[in-house]
Amino acid sequence: MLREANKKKTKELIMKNAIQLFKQKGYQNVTVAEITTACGIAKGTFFNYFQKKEHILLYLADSYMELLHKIVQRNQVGTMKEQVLHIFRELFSIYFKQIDILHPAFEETIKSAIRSNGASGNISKLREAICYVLEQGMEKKAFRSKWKVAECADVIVGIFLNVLICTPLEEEKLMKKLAQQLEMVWGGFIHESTKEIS
Amino acid sequence: MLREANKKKTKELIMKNAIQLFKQKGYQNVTVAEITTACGIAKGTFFNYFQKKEHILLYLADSYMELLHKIVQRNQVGTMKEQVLHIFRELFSIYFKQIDILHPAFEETIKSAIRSNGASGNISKLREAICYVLEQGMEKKAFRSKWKVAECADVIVGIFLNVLICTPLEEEKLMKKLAQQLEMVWGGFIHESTKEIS
DNA sequence: GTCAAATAATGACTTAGGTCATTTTGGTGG
DNA sequence: CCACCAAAATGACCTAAGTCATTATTTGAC
Repeated sequence: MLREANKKKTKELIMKNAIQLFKQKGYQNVTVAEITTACGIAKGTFFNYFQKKEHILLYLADSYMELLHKIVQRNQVGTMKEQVLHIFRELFSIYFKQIDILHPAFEETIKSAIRSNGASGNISKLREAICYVLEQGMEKKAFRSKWKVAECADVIVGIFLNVLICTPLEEEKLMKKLAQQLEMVWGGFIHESTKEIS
Repeated sequence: MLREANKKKTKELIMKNAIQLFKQKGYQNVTVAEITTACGIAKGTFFNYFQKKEHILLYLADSYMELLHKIVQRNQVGTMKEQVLHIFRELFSIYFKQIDILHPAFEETIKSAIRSNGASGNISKLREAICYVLEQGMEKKAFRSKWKVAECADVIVGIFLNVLICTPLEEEKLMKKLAQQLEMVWGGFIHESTKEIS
């Protein structure tokens, strides 16, 4: 099937040139026409491969999220907290290497999550990865909780989103915040001696 | 100052007509030209008041967030958890009344938070409101925690964001999820009998 | 009231994303 | 090798956001 091969080649060609241009000029300053010219194809062809200009970012983010499986598999030592943190650390190290591209990609990822209500896309992949890690932990008796793993994963994803959305993008700061907030939810807010009053 | 008054009137005129059109046809299907025609002004005038079409959504979300102060003040009974939940319930009841408008507005709110790294905008207002509530609680000894209130507020905002981003938009489901996740972070993930192993 | 400076309104114009009818190309059967 | 069909490429075209030089309005000073 020559056709299939060509399609794959063209898609990769578009991705390659697009990423290069995004790195040079920033996502917002690159037009679809520029990308296609760089590829030596017609503008319309771009839209045979990506419905919207932004979809190229989702596709990119997707390809990085594929790495999650490897990250999760490779990393099965330490406490649950450490394992979760490790996943985030690995994600960030990818993120920060290409921050000029992945920052707009993050925006698109969230937009897409909102539109699908988190039912699909990268954020749900992240949630699933965390679920998997926690489940492994429960099986190995390294983690026990009165809550379902899916519910714990939800809270952890929330922490991740909030930190990414609301923290200046410096790797160390992000990791510190994440580590602390994980610590907080692991042990809970309430100080032992507290008595809630009505 | 006639000039000031006119500006205010024009801005309100634009908002009023824009909201009405958004309700009728949905944000995406309303053009700036339509809005200005409805207002009886020139298209260019719109951009004297809002830098981009989307900014009208931010302004709208902003005006709703102003209500936070009232909500927080009016509601100083119950446990901290209940008070926080109450804030969310009030926000949602506003949100759901105008969901077709506020959904795109929420997207813009997040985008803007990402760009300012959470330093300004509606999400930081929400965080501050929660901080305020928790601080009140600490003063009244209704809430004690080994964590700083700002850190607790961060986690709570994370829960809020994740739930709004990733849950199908039904008021009851959202509130249930929020209530549960607040419960979780209040008490912590870990079951007493758990021992973390290395 | 008149004039000049500051501010606001205007709409023709530019730009870029996205569409689609048409053309070209790859694949298949005779 | 040709004929034919399905799928992919094409680029003229359309639409809508956003710009900006020009025009109109408000204001304050005299």
